[in-house]
Amino acid sequence: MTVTRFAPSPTGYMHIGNLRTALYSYLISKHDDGKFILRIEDTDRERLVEGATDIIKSTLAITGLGYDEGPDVGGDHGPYVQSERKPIYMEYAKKLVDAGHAYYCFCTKERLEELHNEDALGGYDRHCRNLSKEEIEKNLNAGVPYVIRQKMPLDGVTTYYDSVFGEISMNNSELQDQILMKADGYPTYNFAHVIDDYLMGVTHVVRGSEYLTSTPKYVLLYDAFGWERPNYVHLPLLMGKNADGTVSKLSKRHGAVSFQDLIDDGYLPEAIVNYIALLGWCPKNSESEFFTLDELKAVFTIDGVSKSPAVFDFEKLLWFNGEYIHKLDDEEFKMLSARFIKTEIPANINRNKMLELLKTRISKFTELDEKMEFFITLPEYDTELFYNKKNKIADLEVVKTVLEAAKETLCSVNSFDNDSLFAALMPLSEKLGLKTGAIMWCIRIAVSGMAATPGGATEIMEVIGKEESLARIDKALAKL
RNA sequence: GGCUCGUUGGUCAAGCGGCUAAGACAUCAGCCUCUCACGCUGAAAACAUGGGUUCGAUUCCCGUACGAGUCACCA
Repeated sequence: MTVTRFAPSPTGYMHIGNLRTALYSYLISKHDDGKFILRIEDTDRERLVEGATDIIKSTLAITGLGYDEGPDVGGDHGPYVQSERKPIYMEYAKKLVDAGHAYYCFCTKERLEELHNEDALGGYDRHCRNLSKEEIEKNLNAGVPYVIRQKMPLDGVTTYYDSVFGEISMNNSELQDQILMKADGYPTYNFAHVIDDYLMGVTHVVRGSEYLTSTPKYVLLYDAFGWERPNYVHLPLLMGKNADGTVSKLSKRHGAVSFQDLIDDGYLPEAIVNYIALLGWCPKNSESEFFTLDELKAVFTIDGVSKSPAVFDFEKLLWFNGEYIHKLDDEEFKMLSARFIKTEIPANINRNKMLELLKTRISKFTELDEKMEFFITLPEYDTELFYNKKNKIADLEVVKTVLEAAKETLCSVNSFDNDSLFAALMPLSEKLGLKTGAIMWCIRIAVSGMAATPGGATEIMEVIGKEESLARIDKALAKL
């Protein structure tokens, strides 16, 4: 059975690249009806951020990435929070020491810093690699702080196979004797994730490609324990475009890059998921780019994952979001809008009708307030606006005639809905010898004060009501 | 700097030795229309580079350039 996991550190917000890793990891297991595990990697006690785990959980819940095992869900391989598994790691580390694959290191931080100063990229000099048994015992008994390091082979080559990148080989001489257990008794990521992945039965390790070159060290750990290596699936990085045109790893300076930022900015979770699914992965022979999570489960395969980094394109996300919003049914749209509309809406406004007009004309919910403004207050505008080449309106006297006739007609219209209004106004066209477009243009400008509006003249009047419509026409007349 | 990986239009990308090199976003033009949006139609726009291999390379190999990642008691 395919078992994957998402193993974030609770160090802050849910980065969009992280979410994509979670998505792919989820999809890989679910494509095979496998299991998806959530594991919290909180071994760095200094970087812990309170509430971060809740953000992770709620993001997975909102996006629909349900996990079969994890904290608060349980499972046969718990606990699923690394800090609660602390004793396990030391036990395995000692096994490694006994087997000669790891060793105690008593070097002080100061000494390591000095090493660093001499050669910034040199790494550890393996000073404690060959301490005598007696010396180790002595230090241990004296309570000298220690770490446990992995004993790397000094020569040879380590090779592993990655499902996306293929065969990766590293000279063992490149590998540092990395720290497995820290002085505070907690394991490092390098050690903990290997132990946990093995113990939890993870078959596919899915993570960002920043781990591509450290994986040989992990593979060596599996080998040392005599465990079967998992499948590795390294994902291409997500990049952001910088102001100067260059790209770099997607980060805060590229804008809203946490899931919560995007939600707050008016994006729909479905649209976000759909878009990031396509960033670094492409379906085999598919004509559509639209996928629900269930559809993704069905079509997602590792061989569609790309090797090259992908630039996060807010424009395209915005387009996706617009498409998702337009497809919402009216009730849903109204509900979701309510969360974003900050403007007080006066009684004369037909809220439902207004939202209907806006729905197909926004790409994200935060555009709502600005776009609805003119319904509520007539903007200041210049009579210049009435001129219109296409409708051959080059004379304000014509506008005046139209508005006066419209006013008269509108006074006697009782049901101010789009169809009635349109029916009532149509005859003016013949009466005044003008095209419908010309009539409506004049009215729309008068009633909106804007060159471009969501909806036409009659729709706008339906939204703002009879009294306000007539008042706005009067105001226009006064300008002419 | 060493090591590892990558490189198809502005962006996401298909392609897996022979094609007029798909498609989507963005851009531009036209149509539709009560303005806008939607929709429809069309346009412009790409195989980083030099060598091989081959009858034939975007596709395979090597070099170069460029980019990214990594070299922590962070993950």
